[in-house]
Amino acid sequence: MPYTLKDIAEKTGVSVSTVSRVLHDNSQKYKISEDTQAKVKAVAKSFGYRVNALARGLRTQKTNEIGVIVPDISNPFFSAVIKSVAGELRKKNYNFIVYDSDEDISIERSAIKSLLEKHVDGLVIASVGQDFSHIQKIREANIPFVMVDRCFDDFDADSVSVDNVKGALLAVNHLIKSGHRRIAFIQGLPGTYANETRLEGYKSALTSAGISIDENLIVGDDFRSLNGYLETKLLLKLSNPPTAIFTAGDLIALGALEACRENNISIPDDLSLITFDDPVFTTYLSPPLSAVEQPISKIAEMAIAMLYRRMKNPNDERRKVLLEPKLNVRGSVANISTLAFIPITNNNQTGKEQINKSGSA
Amino acid sequence: MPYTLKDIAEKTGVSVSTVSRVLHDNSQKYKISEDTQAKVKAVAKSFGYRVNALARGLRTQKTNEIGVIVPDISNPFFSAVIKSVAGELRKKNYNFIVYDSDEDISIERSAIKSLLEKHVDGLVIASVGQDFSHIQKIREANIPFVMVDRCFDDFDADSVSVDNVKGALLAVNHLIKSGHRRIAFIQGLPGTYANETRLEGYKSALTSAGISIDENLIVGDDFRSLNGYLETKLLLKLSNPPTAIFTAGDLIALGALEACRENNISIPDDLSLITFDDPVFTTYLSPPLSAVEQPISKIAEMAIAMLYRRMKNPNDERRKVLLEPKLNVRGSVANISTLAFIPITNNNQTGKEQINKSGSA
DNA sequence: TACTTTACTGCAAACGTTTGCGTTAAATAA
DNA sequence: TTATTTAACGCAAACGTTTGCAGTAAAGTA
Repeated sequence: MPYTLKDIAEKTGVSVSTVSRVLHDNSQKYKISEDTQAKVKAVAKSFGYRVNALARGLRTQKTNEIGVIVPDISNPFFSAVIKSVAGELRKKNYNFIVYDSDEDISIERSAIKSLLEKHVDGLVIASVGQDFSHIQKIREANIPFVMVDRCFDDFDADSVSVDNVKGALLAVNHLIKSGHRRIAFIQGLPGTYANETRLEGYKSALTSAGISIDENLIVGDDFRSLNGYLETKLLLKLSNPPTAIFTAGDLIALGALEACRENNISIPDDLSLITFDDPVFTTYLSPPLSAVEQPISKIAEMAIAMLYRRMKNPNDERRKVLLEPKLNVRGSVANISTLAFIPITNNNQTGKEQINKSGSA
Repeated sequence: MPYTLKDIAEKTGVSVSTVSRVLHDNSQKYKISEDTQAKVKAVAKSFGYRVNALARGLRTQKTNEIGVIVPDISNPFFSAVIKSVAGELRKKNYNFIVYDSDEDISIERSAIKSLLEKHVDGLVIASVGQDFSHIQKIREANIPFVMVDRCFDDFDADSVSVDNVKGALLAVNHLIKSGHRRIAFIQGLPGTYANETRLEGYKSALTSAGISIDENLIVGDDFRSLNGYLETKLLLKLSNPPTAIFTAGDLIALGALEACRENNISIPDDLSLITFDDPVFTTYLSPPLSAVEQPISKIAEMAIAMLYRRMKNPNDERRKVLLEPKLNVRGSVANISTLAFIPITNNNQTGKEQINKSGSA
């Protein structure tokens, strides 16, 4: 039973329309007198009037809300994306609604359903799956959307992500230059865009270096830390174990670290480790983790910018944008090219090959 | 221009009411014949009908949505809380809308305004501020809410948080037992519930141990990592620096670690460190960080449970619930009680004093 | 036969806005 | 004076639902 325009109208003796116009900045367009404006505003204030967004949305067919769906809100990468998106949207006076699909496509499906029912004005999606039939529905519903981080090669949609292939190339090439030849890759969820592209970069780096691909060194099946933990344990059991591991995501790397710690494997002395993603705490790890950094705030800004264009011009050509990754060389990769044992401190010499190309492609 | 009940009604030749009843499980109550049911459902499916949540909410005065407001979505603690809350709500078929107030009370204020305008059915708030006038408005609007993590002593509201005083006591007592007497406290945002209660625990631990409180050792002013970094640098400059630091939150601890690394201060040999909060990566830090863990999923479950009770019984007595913290002793605190230098491995002896009382109070 | 129940469906109001159009009275123009 | 503009506001429809209340025809009961 909040106060409504009608209540204010009755109290002030003007019509509902007039109250509406006063309260929502159409006073000059409809030339409402200063007198009534003051009267209406006073009553509205004393009533603590708040517009009913449902009624307004119903009438105007516009909600001023953007829906955001991510696979895992507790993943530092996605929470950083959300944070940036939130900032961008706030600037433009949009609200947003976040859904966590929990890496589950059926939850993602129902999240999309909910958001469409709510009639959001736009959608930002980091999709979990290999299947995009539910994404199609968004297009059919005629609501603008943009995909981030995870997109589909064979689905024509606005999307923005880091250049995963290049990122993986940077990481694996760094390992190769440091003398590694047996390099394992712990995957994320197979079939997802992020995973397949990173895998592609991994393979491509190896083959260009003339290293044959050993399928036994490509393991794992999701982006969580437990996956990294288990697969690392298994890799260490191999008769001919890898000298380096490249993990597809930060949580996987954490799991790998845990496994190493438990097995008394010292990084980088016994095993080198490098990972995709570069959350805030990598530098505090022991040792600081070498990692491929994604330009998170650029991704968010670009996503919102593209969403805006799409909202303005629904029929523009659709674009897939790739942003440049950056390799941060720290202390978790040993140079084994010349000697078996090299003091850790020497490692910093490789710091000079740090690559820093930021900017968009 | 999505399809509406009216479209379906026209296509099938029945009334809008009938369509509504068929499509939303009131068929048996209104005894709709199997025939019409089938007909309506078929057409609805072929149209890809989706209910308009705005219209429904307007009509029923119920949105099935819960609003959630946190100060910083990228803080691992809060993203974990959100994740748990999301799971709980999903079980009960509620949707939820997250807002990030960015530790800014004016954003928090406008978030509350938005959520009230949207007519959410309930609210979960981790408030940033010292002021609760805007929270009062939620009560005036008569919508159920519960405060988590950060609540107000002098504001009677449902709330659930960890027992901060006890948590701080656990941490500081552990330091004291390890022989420390000069113990610094790097605060979070002064005036907030979390900070003041942790400060209280800190002081209380010192005084019970007969250690006088040195105001020079109580520093800092927010929960971010930069704060920890700066204050640690300053503490190290003191003519009589502390032997141990207790930080009010995980990000502060990260900042402290960074400062120590830069100054070549070895933890725990040169300085002991212990912190409130225990995010997933503490165990991978160098050294693994001793920390006070909050029962995050219990907090979330309890919050939602309380919210439910409040929604059922709006006039129940209000409760403030405190959950038990847990001290996780790891490797970042040195025992200096007997000797100046003790091998790190000895430290694990203190492991037996690990306290693990879970459950609610 | 007459009356009551039952199965099934429709009418229409209501939720709180926004907005095109119309209306009135005063001001201005011719 | 009359015609036209302008300032200020109200009417009423529309957005898409839900739901209490009627209403009708058939079936059951006495």
